[in-house]
Amino acid sequence: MKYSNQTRILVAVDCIIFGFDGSEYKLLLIQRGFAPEKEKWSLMGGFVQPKESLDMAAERVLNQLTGLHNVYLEQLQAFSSPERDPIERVIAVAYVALIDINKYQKQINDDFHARWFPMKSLPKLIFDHNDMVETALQKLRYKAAFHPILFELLPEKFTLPQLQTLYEGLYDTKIDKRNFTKKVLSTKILNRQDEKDKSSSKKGAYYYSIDEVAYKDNFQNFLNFIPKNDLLLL
Amino acid sequence: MKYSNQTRILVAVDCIIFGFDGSEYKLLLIQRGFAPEKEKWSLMGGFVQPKESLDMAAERVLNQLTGLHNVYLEQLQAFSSPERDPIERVIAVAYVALIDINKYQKQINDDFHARWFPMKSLPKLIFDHNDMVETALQKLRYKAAFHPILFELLPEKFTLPQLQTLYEGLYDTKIDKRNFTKKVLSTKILNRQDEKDKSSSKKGAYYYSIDEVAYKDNFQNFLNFIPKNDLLLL
DNA sequence: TCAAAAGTGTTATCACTACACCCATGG
DNA sequence: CCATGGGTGTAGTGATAACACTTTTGA
Repeated sequence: MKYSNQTRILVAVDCIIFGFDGSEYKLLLIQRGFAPEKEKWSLMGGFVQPKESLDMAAERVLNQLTGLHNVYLEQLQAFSSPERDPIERVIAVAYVALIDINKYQKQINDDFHARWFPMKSLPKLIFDHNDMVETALQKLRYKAAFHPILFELLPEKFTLPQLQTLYEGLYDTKIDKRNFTKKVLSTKILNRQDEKDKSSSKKGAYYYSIDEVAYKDNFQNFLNFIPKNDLLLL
Repeated sequence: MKYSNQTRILVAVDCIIFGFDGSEYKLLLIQRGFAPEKEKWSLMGGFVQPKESLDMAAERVLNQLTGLHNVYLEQLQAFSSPERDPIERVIAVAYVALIDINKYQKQINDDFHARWFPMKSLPKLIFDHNDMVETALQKLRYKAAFHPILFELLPEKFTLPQLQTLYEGLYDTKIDKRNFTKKVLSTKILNRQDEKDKSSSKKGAYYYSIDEVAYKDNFQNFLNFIPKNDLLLL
């Protein structure tokens, strides 16, 4: 039995994949391999299959491109303008992924001609993908202010200066080093390692890792890193 | 031209319609008029038509039920489990609406047998509608802490005690009257009227209305009313 | 030995919390 | 005249913001 006299619609997922290379935010894009807009830059996407949920579809698509499993992946919102795809109506549900840029190996899937673009110089994307990216960035700014999600962009061990650059990059602002350290460490979310990273200074910066227990306890109740003056909320 | 070899899927919108009657939060539900689950309580919903966006579909559905236009209406998220509807696969995009409960006139559309239920005693709903409501409530708690959206539940003129009850109801907490007044008035979002509401006290409480300009300026940057101890974030 | 980045503490200001009495009025 | 709900101020505490010097070490 089916619902009668109703129009069925193509549904796709599109993944906005953010990375951070130590100094700036990047977005993973592909060169679309089929018409329309063949060869144009695009978000990685795919049609939802009959027996999969949107979450499953997004995971599948993300895995196809990056080879990664268990990455941070969250539904953003549905984009549904009837004319957004010129070929046929497609409702797209956008997903945001945060990945450690170093885990992405170019050779994993080169069919898509994927490339990381700096957020500050994105190409024009097909359809409404630029809007999706803009919406995703706003949501990331909003959410990261209160939830410790930016750690997803870093390797397991990272230094405080790296973390600070991450926050400063997202809000395009400068944070006082002493205040930043105090705030972050007060959450008890970080464990200092004995080891130091000497790649960017002679003295070396201590590595930290996430304390999984404290992380979960604090997830709903993290610090506000948004500079008071220019809150950019969703 | 069409995309070939892809499955098209039914897409619906479902509206989570919140109201506030002066002392408690309510949800507007309908008695479903068709199979499956005929006569069971349900969110108001409808299938997306070929030439309408999801936003348009949600507005249409909301208007059909309430007769209202220009109400606060926001996309919540898509629910997409392949088995959520036993008849046929349907991807549902949930929308949250906040309406002034007094503007809803029962007679506007009685075809749906709509009824306001107190949030504290909701019936079992069809499909995954209870999950949608729970998700919507969490998001409302989260968003209302930082954005002045609860005003949408009140008439144009309202008193501070009413507003306080609204916040206390949402977070199920007691707020000190003096601190609450101070916080709200410090936003400059409210204009005091000369008129008083004497319906609930002999002295009468001043009516306030929204200062549209200050409202827009402050929308992104409102106060945090979540009690520090039990932040319930999304 | 020095350049470059990492690490650390104190003070002032602001926001939040706790708390109690007077006011206005209809009955 | 009094019971009921409405309105208001202050002091203490905790969080945030501003600010500069010392440490380490590879080149």
